[in-house]
Amino acid sequence: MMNRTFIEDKLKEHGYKLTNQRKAIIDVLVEHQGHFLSAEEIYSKSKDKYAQTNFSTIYRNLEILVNTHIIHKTQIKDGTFSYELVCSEAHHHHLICKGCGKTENIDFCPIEDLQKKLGSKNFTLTDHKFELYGYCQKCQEDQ
Amino acid sequence: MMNRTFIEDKLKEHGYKLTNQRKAIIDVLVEHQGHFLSAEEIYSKSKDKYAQTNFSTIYRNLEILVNTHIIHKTQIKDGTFSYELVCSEAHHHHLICKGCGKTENIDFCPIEDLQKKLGSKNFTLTDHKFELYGYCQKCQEDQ
DNA sequence: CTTCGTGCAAAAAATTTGCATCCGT
DNA sequence: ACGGATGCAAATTTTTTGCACGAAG
Repeated sequence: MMNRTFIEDKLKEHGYKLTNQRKAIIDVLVEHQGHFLSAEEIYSKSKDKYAQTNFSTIYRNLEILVNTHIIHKTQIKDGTFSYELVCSEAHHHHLICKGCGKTENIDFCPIEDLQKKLGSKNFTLTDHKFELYGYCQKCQEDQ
Repeated sequence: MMNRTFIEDKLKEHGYKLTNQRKAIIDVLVEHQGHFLSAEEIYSKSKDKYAQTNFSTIYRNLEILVNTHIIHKTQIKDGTFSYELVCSEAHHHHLICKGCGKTENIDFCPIEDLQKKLGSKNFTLTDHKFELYGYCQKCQEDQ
């Protein structure tokens, strides 16, 4: 699930063409399932697969992938966005180390509990963000 | 709690001077407790109080206020940061309407539940973000 | 009077856009 | 062949920085 072929088909359904640049980007995202990548990282890793790839192409495609709900966009480090495949595994959230920036997945999700409490509110939830910041063992020792 | 005087004293403790620009910024933040403001909004509202205020001054002071834990910085809309007084009321999170951008406070916080489950992990939590996106009643009707 | 803060203008960093050309289908 | 996709360079947007001057304690 959420492998190359699945994503490529999904793009085709939406009328997008399969260019080499696009395939490279998808490959990179699939190979890093469950981890956030910055546009910068996606750019350089895509170039390794298909040298002729431009930064604007990366951004344009990331936007398409967000709009077709193939990837998720969030902001983990200050000032840049990070991207990750949707449902790459089960739905999960992240522990984010403020020292080294490493992220770790956690499968706890508070959203059902919340929905119980929210019940009556006239608000349709579509999306949520739950991110945990702190220091991993190594970074804490270094302090 | 978290009124002008409290904040000003806290800044003085840290050796910061009380300039008119700084007072204007603090006033703006206090008057909008419980709501996120962008740097842009803080800038223009501060100028209403004290005309001689510059954008770099805003950013420099917001950074100081973040470092002294007087305000919180997060990213609600794409591409810009939003700021809000810490503990302006009790600790809370937000419902954020993707239509009109309005935010609503909710007092549910999943962090204790999480800590139970996390227990054994070698990770020291310092901070967390829990943000809920969707559409408020009005924006949903408009669709 | 000393140190910290500010304004200004310019730089940086991240992302977006216009346009001519190229490539998938 | 057509329409979407790309590369390039330039523009935008948001935030940061250097430096000389001004104001707070």
